[in-house]
Amino acid sequence: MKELLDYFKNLVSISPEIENKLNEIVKERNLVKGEQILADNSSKKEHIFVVSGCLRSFYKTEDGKEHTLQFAIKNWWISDYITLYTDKKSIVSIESLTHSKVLIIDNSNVEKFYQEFSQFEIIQRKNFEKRIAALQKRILSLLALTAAEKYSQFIEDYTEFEKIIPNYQIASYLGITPQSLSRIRKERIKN
Amino acid sequence: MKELLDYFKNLVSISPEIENKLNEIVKERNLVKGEQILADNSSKKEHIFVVSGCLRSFYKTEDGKEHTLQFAIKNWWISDYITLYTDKKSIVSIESLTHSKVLIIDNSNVEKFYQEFSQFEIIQRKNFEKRIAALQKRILSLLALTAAEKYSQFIEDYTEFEKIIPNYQIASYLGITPQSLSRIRKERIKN
DNA sequence: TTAATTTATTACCATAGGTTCATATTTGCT
DNA sequence: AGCAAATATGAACCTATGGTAATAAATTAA
Repeated sequence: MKELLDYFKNLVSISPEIENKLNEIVKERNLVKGEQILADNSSKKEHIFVVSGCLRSFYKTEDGKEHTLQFAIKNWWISDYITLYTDKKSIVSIESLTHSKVLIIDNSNVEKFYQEFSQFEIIQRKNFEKRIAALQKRILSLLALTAAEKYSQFIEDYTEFEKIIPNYQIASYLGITPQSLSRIRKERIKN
Repeated sequence: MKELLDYFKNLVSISPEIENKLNEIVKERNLVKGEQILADNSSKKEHIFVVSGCLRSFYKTEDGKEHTLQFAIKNWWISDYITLYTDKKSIVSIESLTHSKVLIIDNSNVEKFYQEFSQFEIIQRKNFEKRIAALQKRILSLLALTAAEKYSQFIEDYTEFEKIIPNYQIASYLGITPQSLSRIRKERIKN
């Protein structure tokens, strides 16, 4: 909880009143490695804030292939935005890659929270702006780059992640197979 | 201008004061087919609202290949989010696919507008929520679908666009070549 | 209406990356 | 430490899609 307060305090001043309200609506949860927090086909509308550890949101196709949407570490938000913000049924799962600690806020509470403390509209709007730019950038990469280029960019942009995340999941984030990533990594060592 | 007011009035009540302010900051512009509104390497931070016609945001690689980020018709917003919301230099261009009419608002004015009329924070936040869900969905498609599947989904989701947009630009949106799209379309007719 | 230009299709070959299957290597557990 | 499970690499082959180039069709301009 303290961590989320610190996160917010970096952005806006927090009154005792707000702090109380936050305490009311935030649920703390510890996750073991591999634990799933949000299963596909659940329709829970939840915002997840990572306190420690690393989480991943992903989509599993019928034939069992996984596609990673997002990784998140300390101070990142991770959620299934399709469930949160559309009426479509969820197809996304979120799991913990390490032992992690997260804070969970139900979306209905978030909505109420906005109404009571309008300054959080601003925080969230700015948060969304950055996220939209990041998503747009990711789409550009998926459209324009080769597998090797996507990997290089990933390494550059997500240095902190590289050590924590298994390669086969990085591959699934880049939209390639683990075997292909292996080939690419081999090439990189040569050059 | 009326069109933007109508758009907003669907979401929130508009006072004469707000209407005046909007009139001040909104620039109207007519575009002919093929006209570029935002060139890559400009760093203009602008929000574009489409009144009529159709626009496209895209990225051009050094070897001249184009990758389409977004199409927008009546009542859609289109912008270069990387320029708007990060410090990175722009690599995205926006052009008109038809004769179009757009409204342009400079981002500095938008920021001021938020401050004066906080209810627009809410509108924008909700607008962003939908956009994020849509972007996440697009990433899923790019990761998980074959070229043929991506095309089918496009046709389904963007029926209105299909008639306006040339196939080679649809291809560039799907991340495939026009030739490849041609093959796919031929297959579809057979089945 | 005709010529010029842009867009779409077709065909044929090339290749990045997928598939399959086997083998290392690493990690976690007791 | 030693075994099992998870992850990574490797090699051989395959396929979806890209590249190139030529032609056809459609759109635009004159």
